[in-house]
Amino acid sequence: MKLQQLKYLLAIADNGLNITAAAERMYTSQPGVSKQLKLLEEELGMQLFTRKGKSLGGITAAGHQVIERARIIMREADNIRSLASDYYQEEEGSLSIATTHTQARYVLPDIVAEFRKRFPKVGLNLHQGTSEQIADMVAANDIDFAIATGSGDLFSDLILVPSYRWDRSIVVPKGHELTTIENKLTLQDLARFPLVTYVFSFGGQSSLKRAFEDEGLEPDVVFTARDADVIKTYVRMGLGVGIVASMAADCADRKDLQVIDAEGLFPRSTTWIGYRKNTVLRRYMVDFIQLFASHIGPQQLEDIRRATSQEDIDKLFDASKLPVRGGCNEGVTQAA
Amino acid sequence: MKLQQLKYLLAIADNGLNITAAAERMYTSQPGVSKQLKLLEEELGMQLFTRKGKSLGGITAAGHQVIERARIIMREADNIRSLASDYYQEEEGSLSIATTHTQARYVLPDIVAEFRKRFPKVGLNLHQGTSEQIADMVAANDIDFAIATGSGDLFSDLILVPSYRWDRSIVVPKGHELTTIENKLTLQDLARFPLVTYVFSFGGQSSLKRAFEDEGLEPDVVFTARDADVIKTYVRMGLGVGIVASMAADCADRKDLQVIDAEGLFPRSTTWIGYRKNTVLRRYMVDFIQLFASHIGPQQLEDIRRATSQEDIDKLFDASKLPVRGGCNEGVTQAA
DNA sequence: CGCGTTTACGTCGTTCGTAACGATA
DNA sequence: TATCGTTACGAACGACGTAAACGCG
Repeated sequence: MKLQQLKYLLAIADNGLNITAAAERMYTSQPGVSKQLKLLEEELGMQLFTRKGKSLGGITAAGHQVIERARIIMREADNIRSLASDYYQEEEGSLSIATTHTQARYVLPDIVAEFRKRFPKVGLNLHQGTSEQIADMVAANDIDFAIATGSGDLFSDLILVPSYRWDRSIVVPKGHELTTIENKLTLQDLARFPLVTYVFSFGGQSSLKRAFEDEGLEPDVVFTARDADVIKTYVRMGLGVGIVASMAADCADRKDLQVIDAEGLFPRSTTWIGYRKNTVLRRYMVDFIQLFASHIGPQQLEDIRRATSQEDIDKLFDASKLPVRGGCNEGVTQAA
Repeated sequence: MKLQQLKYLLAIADNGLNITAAAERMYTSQPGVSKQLKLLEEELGMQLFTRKGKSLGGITAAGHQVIERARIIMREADNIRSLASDYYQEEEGSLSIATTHTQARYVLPDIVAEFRKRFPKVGLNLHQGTSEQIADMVAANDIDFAIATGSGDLFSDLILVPSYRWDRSIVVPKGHELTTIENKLTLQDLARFPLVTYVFSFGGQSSLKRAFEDEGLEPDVVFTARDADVIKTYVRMGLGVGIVASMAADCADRKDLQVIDAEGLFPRSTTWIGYRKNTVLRRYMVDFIQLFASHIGPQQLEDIRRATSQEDIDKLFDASKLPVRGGCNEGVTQAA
């Protein structure tokens, strides 16, 4: 059994049981991969794949088990390489991050800029997608960090580090009726208007909807979008009142939009950064986490490393002590 | 990085940093091992060992981390091989068991006999030792199963499967004063005599001593031994009253000793069988567990596999439902 | 006949063991 | 000088790539 054989095995399994595709992905010849698979099966004395004629038809029951173990082996081999690169003080490498629009557009730019300054030689890959797409990317093993908000149900094999909390902001065209309300803005006020807001990922927070329902209100959501820019566009068109993450209400918008801080109207959301369990974090990865989750220090990461379950980790972080991230601080109308 | 290099690395680490010894253990030449270590260090770009002149002086901090990962890799590689052998319906292999005297002498013989009948081609290695010695053998990785009684503190990296419970028996020379007591035997009765019993492993059950103390009694232990045979020998000599595991009071002893069942006098002890976490159990290993712990079926093992902590496992087994193992059933005087 | 896999074979790099050398206590 | 590790070198092995054959739709 060779590491290379296990690598090929995984490549085949991850490329639709197509040996040719696997070979291309490994930058090697197809017969080589084919032969190594055969040698591995020979050595183990078992079929790892079922054959349809000459092609591979499926994975045998035992094959699944072997693949599972092989993944662990390759992961630990990667970990050893990470340890080595880090030890050698190398600050080269790559960092692939999958995240949602809000983070990519409004939160990460500053962080990425700082990160690039510190680690100019680290190649950064940002991938934007919905929670489901992020989960797929995580499953495909192409991702170092996933950043998202809300439930971690889709990400059971990641360590989720709660990073910051945020509130929502109401955006309306300048001079909108809502801006004339003198008292604290209420959900009742909001419910009188057509609303434009996010389409939430499956399984994600209907926390917004629930907030209305808890007060016996039926919000009139006339449009949902995946990102705040689209929402703001429609708000500008007068389609309705926008509800966006506060981070998305940036100063540039204040020219033609009025932003009302909705802190307290809706429950706060928590955004986390997640990485695969049992992986060694390169030094620059640790730095990135600290940039993103400013309350995390070496001690916290050590505590996380020791934790045995996600619940343990959540317990480590008193939600009320997480940093709260807002948007632009100029010209915000306070709801409270 | 090759599996072989990692294997050599571990061999060096496990042989006192002596490359020559490691090479012998691996049945290969010393220069080969030396070279592979060098190649590995070269590839990783780091020193895994500190050098004292030409000899290896110690393991670097990073080296420890790499070794830890390498162990995982080798363990999973072994697991893959186990899966394969099992899949191929091979019933060859070897099974190394470390256990205490009581188990080896009184409990395992029947089980081993049955096991050998079922799996004549599996090589059996039994190693007897104290709890500490067993823990050492476990740490040295030479052992498939550890069998012992009481606290699992020494065995934190094993899965401990509670297997059966047992009571103690009192052994005295025939016609001893204790045998003339008509009522149920009490601790008070026992405390009147000099006692001969086990020397308990460090951290192990002083449950016997505690039983006396709980009644405000100070037992007069005149002799402690590591095994029941020695105890019985001294009982025969009239040195005192023996307290042994009921399994150790076998029929052959009844010729010249009187055995009094002490069920209820002392708390029941639980004996477990343990195997290393994250290891695949060969089919014959599963069978052995089932022979030893008769209440364990495939479903139980599946439940155990799924459990994430030892507490989870302990919860799976209602102690009151574990089988109770006694000794010889002929001519036992009931204490109750 | 196209797609994908296996077989065949020549080349090249790697591993291994023996033997000789070097360093350390 | 005994012990242990490294260097040197030739033989054997194994991996890889090209080319060709095979099987299946």
